[in-house]
Amino acid sequence: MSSPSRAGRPKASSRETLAEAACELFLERGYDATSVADITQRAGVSRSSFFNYFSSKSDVLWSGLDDRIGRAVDDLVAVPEDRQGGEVRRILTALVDGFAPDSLALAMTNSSAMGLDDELERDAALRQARLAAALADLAHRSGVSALAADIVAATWAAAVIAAIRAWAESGAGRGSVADRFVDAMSAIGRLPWSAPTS
Amino acid sequence: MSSPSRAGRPKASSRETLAEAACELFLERGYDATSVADITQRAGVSRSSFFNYFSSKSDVLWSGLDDRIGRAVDDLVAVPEDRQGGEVRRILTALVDGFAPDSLALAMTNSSAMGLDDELERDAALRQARLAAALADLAHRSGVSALAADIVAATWAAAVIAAIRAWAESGAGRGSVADRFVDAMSAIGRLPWSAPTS
DNA sequence: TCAATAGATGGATTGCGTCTAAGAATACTC
DNA sequence: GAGTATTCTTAGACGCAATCCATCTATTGA
Repeated sequence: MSSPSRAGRPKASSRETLAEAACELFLERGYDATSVADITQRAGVSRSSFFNYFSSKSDVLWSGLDDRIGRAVDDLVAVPEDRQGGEVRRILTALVDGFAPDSLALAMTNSSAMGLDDELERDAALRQARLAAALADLAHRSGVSALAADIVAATWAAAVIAAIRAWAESGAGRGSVADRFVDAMSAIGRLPWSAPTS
Repeated sequence: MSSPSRAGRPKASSRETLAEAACELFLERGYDATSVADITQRAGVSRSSFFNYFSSKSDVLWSGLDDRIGRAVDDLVAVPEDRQGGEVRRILTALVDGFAPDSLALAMTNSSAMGLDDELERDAALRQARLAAALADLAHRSGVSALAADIVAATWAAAVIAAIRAWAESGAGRGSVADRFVDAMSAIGRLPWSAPTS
């Protein structure tokens, strides 16, 4: 990305150092009981520096996924209106492909120990919504009504997030997120969509 | 609910008074630029009292929907596993039936003026997720896999939120939220679910 | 008159996230 | 080497949301 030796003061603390300290504390005391000051103190840096690496406390857990969602959103807005069929699947597959977030998986599997159940649910919903918004915009540009676009986009976005959750809860060892996403996509075709209607 | 004249000091400020003051200020200065202190000052009460009526600043806009979602969640957990087909539709229809949230509709139609675009998206996602969690739990109890349950639940929850959004954006005058929800439910049956798969 | 109840209030506290001015460590140039 | 631009760190202050508590005020009913 950047030259190994550029001008200026070298970075003293890395994202990894901070994330590691944060996860330790989350496990020890729980998420809410851990302040940003606690994290930076353990990492040996000042509180101010934390926000040079993460935009918020929860970002420690979610930055990996946020980067991937950001790229997917960029890709989605660039899709031409007439060719969204295969493109969406390709972009979402690229999103999950090779994804293995240490911090997030740790948090998901230890969510109750970290007192994170509510927090994770909340934060996951935000990511799902961000992805869904981009998907809905694409569907809407393709001529789908706003109402239908919101709904179908929510389904696809949920497939991504549900795949990550299923992967994390299965131990994060067996299979990849991409495998789970394939399961999710095939599940969409088999679901009883008429159930609530009947 | 409570007797019209019970013991104790009567309420000096109502939710409506506070909500009205809040919406005025949101329109004048924007949501972020309006502090809770500003709202209570205009309403003529102390800042402390605000949290006797609303649990948070955004709750001013969402308390109406939150109440309805809360009731729907209660109903959903009480549904027996073997009879979820018609029950889900009934409960979700009851959720939207007669819903006409002044504050929320105002905020949605004036979201850009209030500087609320991001905020509304965020908050709507949280409500959608709360509803989706209850729906997924029910589906899961009925034998659907966790992965598939998350996905189908997200679709139904999105139908509710999308119906509200569509209703608000159409001027909030023509038709009811329930009408839009009927549209949403029928849209689910007509959507090209195989699109991302092909 | 006197409790009991329900609400209102001021004030303190915690913690997040933002911002700014100052300082420290590095590379590049002469 | 001396100076300079660049990049990062840091201390400190700020505004605000939200919680908590002790105290005060208004009402009902005995």
